[in-house]
Amino acid sequence: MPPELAPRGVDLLLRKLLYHSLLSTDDQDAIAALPFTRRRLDPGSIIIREGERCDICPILLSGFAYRHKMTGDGGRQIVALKLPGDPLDFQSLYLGRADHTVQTLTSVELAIVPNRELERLVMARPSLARAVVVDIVIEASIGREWLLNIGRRNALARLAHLICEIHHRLAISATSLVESDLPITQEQLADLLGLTPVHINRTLKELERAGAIVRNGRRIRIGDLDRLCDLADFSDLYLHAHEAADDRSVRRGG
Amino acid sequence: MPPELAPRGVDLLLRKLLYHSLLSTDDQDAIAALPFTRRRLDPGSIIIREGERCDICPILLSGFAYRHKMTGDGGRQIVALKLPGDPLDFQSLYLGRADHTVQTLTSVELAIVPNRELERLVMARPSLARAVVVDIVIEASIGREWLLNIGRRNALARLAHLICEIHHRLAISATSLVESDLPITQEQLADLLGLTPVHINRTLKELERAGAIVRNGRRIRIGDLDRLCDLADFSDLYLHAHEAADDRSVRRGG
DNA sequence: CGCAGCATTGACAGGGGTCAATTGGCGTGG
DNA sequence: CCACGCCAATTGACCCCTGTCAATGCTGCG
Repeated sequence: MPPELAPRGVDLLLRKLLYHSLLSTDDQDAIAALPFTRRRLDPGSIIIREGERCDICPILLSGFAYRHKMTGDGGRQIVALKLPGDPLDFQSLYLGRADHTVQTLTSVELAIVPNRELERLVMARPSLARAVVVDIVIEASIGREWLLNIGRRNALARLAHLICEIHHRLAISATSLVESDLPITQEQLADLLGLTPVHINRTLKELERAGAIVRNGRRIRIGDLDRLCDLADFSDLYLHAHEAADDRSVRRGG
Repeated sequence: MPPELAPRGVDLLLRKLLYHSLLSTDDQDAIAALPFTRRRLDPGSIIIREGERCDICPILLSGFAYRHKMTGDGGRQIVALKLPGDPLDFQSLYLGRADHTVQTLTSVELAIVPNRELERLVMARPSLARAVVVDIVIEASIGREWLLNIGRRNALARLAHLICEIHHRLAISATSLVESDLPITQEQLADLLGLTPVHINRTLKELERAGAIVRNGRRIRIGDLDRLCDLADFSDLYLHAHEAADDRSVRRGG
């Protein structure tokens, strides 16, 4: 089992925040000292329900999760995908009622930190408060790219783009999963991309024919990343993956 | 000329922030004392360019603006619409490079606050820091609703939904504009909704036939708000318009 | 009064949706 | 170890919503 599947605690959160923000060892210790409870959940479990208040901050230690919304007539759209290491709902530190539902996609392991504790921490440490907001604005940036993706790209590019994004994001906080299969059904891909399951199926076949992905039964994996990025019109600017590094060079006067 | 078109300074920002957050008169004075320069811009002016750094915080005093992104082959998607009173880019307080372009839609008047000043303010006043982040997460929430709108609603509902949203948002910070015409071309509506100008035209005609909107030449205005909300499957939960009020009653123990 | 840009319209095409039947994978229980 | 059942995946036929292209009309402005 890769280390990401058996994390020591909120360390994964630490790793994710560190990737985007510069934190002192003191800050890092403060995060590592956060009290939390661990919980396992089955696929499809609802973690936060639309319209309700939420006073805990769940952090994804292993497995995938997502935010989704539904139209009045039952259409479902996944509006954010959460990977190992991702905090699931920093937003509830700032807003009372959830405007969407958060649900597990695979079986997951969570670290649950009380909002109260997290609030205490960010009140005391401005650099951590900043790291939390950086995580929030990067998620917003990803949402904007999804708008472009769903609004202006055809099914092939849309699907390729999503797979590229997952690959790049796993490379940040769950490196050992980068080469593994996607644990996502075609129906979930459809909800992620604003398409239908049937059309996802046709498009997966096309991506396979193009050599961009490899499939084996229900398993999907990247075959040729360059080809995939090419088909997807993919640029990783919106992931802001190198923000912290940029900051470092700026502060050095580079 | 309605008062929103001739504001006294950053007061509109104040009004917007106050709507969502509880601020002491002390905080309010601090905002009112922010140094800023005023600038007028023509329609189509670029305020922030994708990929560049930004060290100012523009606040929209009058007029409309938007964020947009483009695909490699020229497809354009507007990913956020900004109305009078809206801060245009709090995000640049937290991220180095803009992941999108910010541009004026109409002729606008801006109040430009140096990020440095804003940073000083929010460092000194946690309640203002919080108000800034609340604005950021509400914009993110709007983005998620747009994902649902573009991903899962047909052209008629999509367009109706956008018009409903503009109406509700104007009611927050630019009340005098609620009853006025929309200053948006059909091409811009297309970029907002992931459709083509031609189809926007057909859909506007359909909305008019349904009695939901009234058109006069290039002018569009709401005819029957209830009908429009109905066609749009609209619920205002995602605007978090009553957060502050909710908080108040919670703190009162209500 | 003429231009430029936006709006409108029609004909046509195609991407993606819908429906329905079939196949295949896989966990469960006998 | 096999049979069963369930759910995901696959496939084909068909259709419709929306895109595309191109011509024409309108409107505000210099």
